[in-house]
Amino acid sequence: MSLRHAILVLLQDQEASGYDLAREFANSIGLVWNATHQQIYLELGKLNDQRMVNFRHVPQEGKPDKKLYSITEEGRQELIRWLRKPAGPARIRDAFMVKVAGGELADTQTLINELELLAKQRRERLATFEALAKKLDEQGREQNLFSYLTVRRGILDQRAWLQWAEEVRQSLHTDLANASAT
Amino acid sequence: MSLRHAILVLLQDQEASGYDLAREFANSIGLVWNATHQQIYLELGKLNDQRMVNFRHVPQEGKPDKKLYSITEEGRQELIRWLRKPAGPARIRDAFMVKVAGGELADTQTLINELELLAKQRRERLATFEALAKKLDEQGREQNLFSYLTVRRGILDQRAWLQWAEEVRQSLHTDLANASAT
DNA sequence: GCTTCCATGTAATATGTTACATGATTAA
DNA sequence: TTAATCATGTAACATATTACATGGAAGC
Repeated sequence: MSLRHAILVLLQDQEASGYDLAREFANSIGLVWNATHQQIYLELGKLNDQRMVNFRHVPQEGKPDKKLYSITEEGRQELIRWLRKPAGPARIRDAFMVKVAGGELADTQTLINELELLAKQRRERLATFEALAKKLDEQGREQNLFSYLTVRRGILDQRAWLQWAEEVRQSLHTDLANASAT
Repeated sequence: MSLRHAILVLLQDQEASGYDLAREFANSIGLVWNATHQQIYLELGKLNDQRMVNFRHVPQEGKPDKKLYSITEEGRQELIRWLRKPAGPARIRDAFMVKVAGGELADTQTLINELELLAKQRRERLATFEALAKKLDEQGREQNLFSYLTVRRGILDQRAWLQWAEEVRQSLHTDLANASAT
């Protein structure tokens, strides 16, 4: 289980609310580990019970109060312990790819539409990551080495996916043309 | 939930035992969806209850008997229904990437070792996929279009990862050199 | 003698998802 | 007025992991 470790990694940089973390899981870090707010609030509760994080209440005007969590020394120790152990294999659940594999039974046009939608999302992500990489690079890579490498992974991943999507797009269009010619 | 759909996709090609499926999940299809044998046997049980698959006993000599499952017409219908619905977003749990993101607290040498291990696995996979792609290509891409596209995804994914790994390797070695120079 | 492959499963536990619940503020 | 953003949570349910269990055959 390493949702807790992903959270601890994020809290290492700065204190954050559950809501903040959920946003980060939906964006940057979400590329490598994802979690919904429900999971995050639950895990923050457990981490707090085990004194790996603590929080302070921050009342706000016009907005609901929030709890800002910070990592504790125990949390940091736990993180270091975990970092020393070999990481388990990456797990993925990519439903779209399962659809492609089962493409014979699928409607080609439906597949193309989904592909375009996903490609759009990937292009947006790519732009975000590229901007971030540029910023980190200007600030000096060495200072942000691990953030930089993480973002680079995001960039290379999006590019590879988009390149593949282009191949698929062409194949599916050819497929459509053949089908209508029949 | 689409473990069932991943299984149905695999059974579309040919009948298979739970054990066969587990192997496929560990290899080819495992790149996009993974599952352990426990999950698979459970799901096959449920699919059988719902008449989406059926099986025949195959006694073997020197080896335990096996159950060969096939997809039924109901199973095929369920698969078609699912293929029409938009796929959920891909979910990933990549512990190694979480480690990289938290790299400041990690031991650089440990990271390098893990990186090399993962790179080795990726290179092996790449070779497997490239061989498969070549074979499919020779048989005629159009005949195996969806298998071909799935394999291409595998290839591009491995290459992108390995390219990234090379960047990381160089950065980490520089990092080590700087640390020892201090 | 030890490990790996074949082949199937159950049980206990841990994780993750979906649905439900609240409520003010701001922008379209 | 409809939706989105901010912010937190609980409960029910579904899915996934880990540990346990069995046992012959083949290879080192």
